Amino acid sequence: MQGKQDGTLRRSPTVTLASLARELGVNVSTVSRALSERPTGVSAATVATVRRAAEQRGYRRNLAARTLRTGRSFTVGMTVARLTDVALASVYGGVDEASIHAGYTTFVANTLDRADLRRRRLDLMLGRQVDGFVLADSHLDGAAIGQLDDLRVPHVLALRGLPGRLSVTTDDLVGGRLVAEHLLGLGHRRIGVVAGDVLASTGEQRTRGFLDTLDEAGVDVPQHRVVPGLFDVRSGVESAAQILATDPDVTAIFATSDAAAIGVMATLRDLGRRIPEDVAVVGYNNLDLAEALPVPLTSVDSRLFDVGTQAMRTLLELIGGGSPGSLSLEPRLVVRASTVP
Amino acid sequence: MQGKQDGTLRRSPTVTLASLARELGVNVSTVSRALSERPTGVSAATVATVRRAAEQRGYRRNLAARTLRTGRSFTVGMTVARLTDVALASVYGGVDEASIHAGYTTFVANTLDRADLRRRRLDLMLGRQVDGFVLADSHLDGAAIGQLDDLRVPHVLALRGLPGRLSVTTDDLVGGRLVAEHLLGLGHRRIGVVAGDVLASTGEQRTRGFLDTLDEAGVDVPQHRVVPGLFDVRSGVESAAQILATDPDVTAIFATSDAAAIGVMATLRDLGRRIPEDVAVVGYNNLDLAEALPVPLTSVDSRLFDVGTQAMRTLLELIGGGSPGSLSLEPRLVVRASTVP
DNA sequence: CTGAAAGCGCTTACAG
DNA sequence: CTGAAAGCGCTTACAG
Repeated sequence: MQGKQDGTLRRSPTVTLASLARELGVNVSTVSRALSERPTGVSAATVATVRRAAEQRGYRRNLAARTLRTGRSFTVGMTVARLTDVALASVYGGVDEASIHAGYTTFVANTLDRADLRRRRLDLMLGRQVDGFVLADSHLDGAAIGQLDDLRVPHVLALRGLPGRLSVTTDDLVGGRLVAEHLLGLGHRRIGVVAGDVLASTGEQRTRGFLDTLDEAGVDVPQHRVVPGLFDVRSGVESAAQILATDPDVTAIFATSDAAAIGVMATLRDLGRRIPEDVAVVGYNNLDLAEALPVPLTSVDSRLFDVGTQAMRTLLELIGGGSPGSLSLEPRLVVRASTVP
Repeated sequence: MQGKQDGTLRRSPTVTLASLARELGVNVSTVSRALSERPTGVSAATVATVRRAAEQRGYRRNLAARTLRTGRSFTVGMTVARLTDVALASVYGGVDEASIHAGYTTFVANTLDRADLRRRRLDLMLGRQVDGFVLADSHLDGAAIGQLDDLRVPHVLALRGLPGRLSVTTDDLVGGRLVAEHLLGLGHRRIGVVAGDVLASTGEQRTRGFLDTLDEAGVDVPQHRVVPGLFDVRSGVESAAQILATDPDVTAIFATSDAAAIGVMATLRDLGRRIPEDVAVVGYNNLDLAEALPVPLTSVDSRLFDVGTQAMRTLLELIGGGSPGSLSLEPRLVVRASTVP
C-alpha cells in the first residue's frame, strides 16, 4: 500500500481524442465533434458510439489543450479582501455554485484590500487565461479604480460597486435607511455609527442611507459619533469604545457589519451596559451567527449568496457577448432582541 | 467610456514568445530559455535583453500552452466542507499564501461534506490538470476514503487526517487533553461534550483526547452527555439544549469548534445560566471571534493558517518527487473568561 | 550559446 | 457526415 501512503498512485496512460479515435477507427476530428456539448455535423449513431467509448475509457477532456486552441479557459477569477470574512465567503459560495453550474471554475484570491496584492493576483490570473473577473474588493480610491482599466477581460464588481461600473450589489442605501427607520421608530435619538471601511461602497452607502434618513427626521448625528474602520470584530470593539467615551449617553449603535456589531456588543458588555435596555445594537449582513448570539442581533439581510450567483451570471452574459446591466438586490431588515427585548 | 461601463476593454494584440523573438531577431527557443526561472544555456547578455523586452512589451506566459507542453499546470485543487466556516477559510488562507509563494494557484471547492459533490469537484479539477490536491474534507467513511484511491495525482490531507494517509493536522488528541486538564483543574466533574462531526478526525480525536483524560482521572462522562452533530452554531445550540435537558447539573461544556461553543453560550443564556459561574464553556480553534465575544471564550489554538501552509509545502514536496512525512502541529490552550471569571 | 523542429491535445475551417 | 490538416504557444531534446 505504498502508493496510498505517500499520497500518489500509479498514473494510468492518458486517454485522449487520438487514442479514442484509434480504438474506434475514426478520425480524431469526428471524436472531437461527437464529444462537444452540442454535437453538430455528426451522425447520432457516431455520437452514441463515441460517447460510450469515452465513458468506458474514462476520457477527460484536456482543458489546457482546449484553452490553448480556443482562447477560452472556462475559468474566472475572483478577488475578495479576505475569505475568513464570512460575508465574503458567502458571496464566493454563490459565485462558485453559479460557476460550476455553467461549466466554469473560479479562482479566488485574498487581496486584503491592498492594491499591490490585488495587482499581483490579477496579473497571475490573467496569465492563466481567465475569461473574466468577479471583483468583490473594489475600493473608492484611485489606485484600485485605475487597475480596472488595465484588465483586458470582462469583469463585474460584486457586493461593492463603483460609479459607472457594471456591478451586482445589495441596495446599501436602502439597507441603511431601513435601520434608521427601525431605530427612529423605537424612539432612539442619540445614535452612534460604526461605519466600517468608507472606501468600500458598502460601508459608505450603508452609513449614508442611515444618516440621510435620520437627517430627514430632524435627528442629528455629530461627526464624532460616526467612526470609520474595518468590518471586523476588533474594529467594532474599538469604534464602540470611542463612541461611548465621547458620548456615554448614546442609546443605539449601528454597525455596518455583523462582525463589527459583535465587537460593539463586547464593548458594551465590558462597560456593563445592557443590550438592548441601555444600548440597542444593529448589525448588517444577517449571518447565521446573528440569530444565535447570546443576544440575538437585529441585522439587515444583504443576500450575499444571491449577490454571488447573480454576479457570476452577469459575468457569463458579458463573456457570451451580451450587455447585461447592473443589478441591485433589495435588502430586508430582520428584527431581533438586540433592539427589541 | 463605453468600454469601461460594460466591463470590457479593447483587447490589445497578445505578446508571445514568437512576437518577442521576431522583434529581437532571435529564435523563439532562445526567448523561452531566457525567460525560464533558472535560465540555462543562454548568455547573460541575452537573458538581460530578452527580459527587458518582455517586461517592456508586458509579456505574460501562456500557462495553458506551458501546461499542455509540460504536463504540469502549477495549479492545485483544494476541497473543504464550506468556506463560510471561518476555520476552513483560515486553512485555505494558508494554502493560498504558500501556493502563491511557490508560483502555484489553488482552486478551492465547497463540498458540503457530501461524497457526491466531492467526486464531482475532484473530477472537474482533474480535467483541469491540477498537479495535486489538498483535501481538508476527509471523512472516516468508506465512500470518501475510496475516492482517494482514484486520484491519479499527489494529494495531502489537511486538518482532518485518516489512518495511513499523508496528512498535516493539529494534534487533536492533545488538544482535547489540554481542555480536559484545564476543566479538571478548575474542579469540574460533571461535563458535557458537543462532539461535532464524529466522521471528521478533528471532532473524533478532540472528543477522544478529552474523554480519555477524564477517564484517567476517574471522571466518568456518560454517553448521553456526548452529543455528535456538526461544527456550526446551530449544532451547538441544539446539542447544548439536549445535554442540559437530560443533565441540568453539568458545570462545564466542551465544544469541538468555536462556532458550536457560541451556540452553547446562546443556549445557556436562554436558560438563564451564567458563564462561567453556572456553566463553563470551552471552544476549539481560537478564532479571532473567541476573544471578542461578550464572554471571551476559552479555546484551543489549532494553528489553522499554519496547517494550510504546511499542507501546501508538503504537497509541493510530493509533486517535486520527494517523500515528505505526515505532520502534526502542537495545539495550545488559550484561557479566557468563559472558564475563569 | 543559438537555431530548427517536433509535439503536447484540442478545435475548426476546408475538402470531399 | 467524415477526414486530413493546420495551428494555438510553449518547452525541450537534438544539431551545430
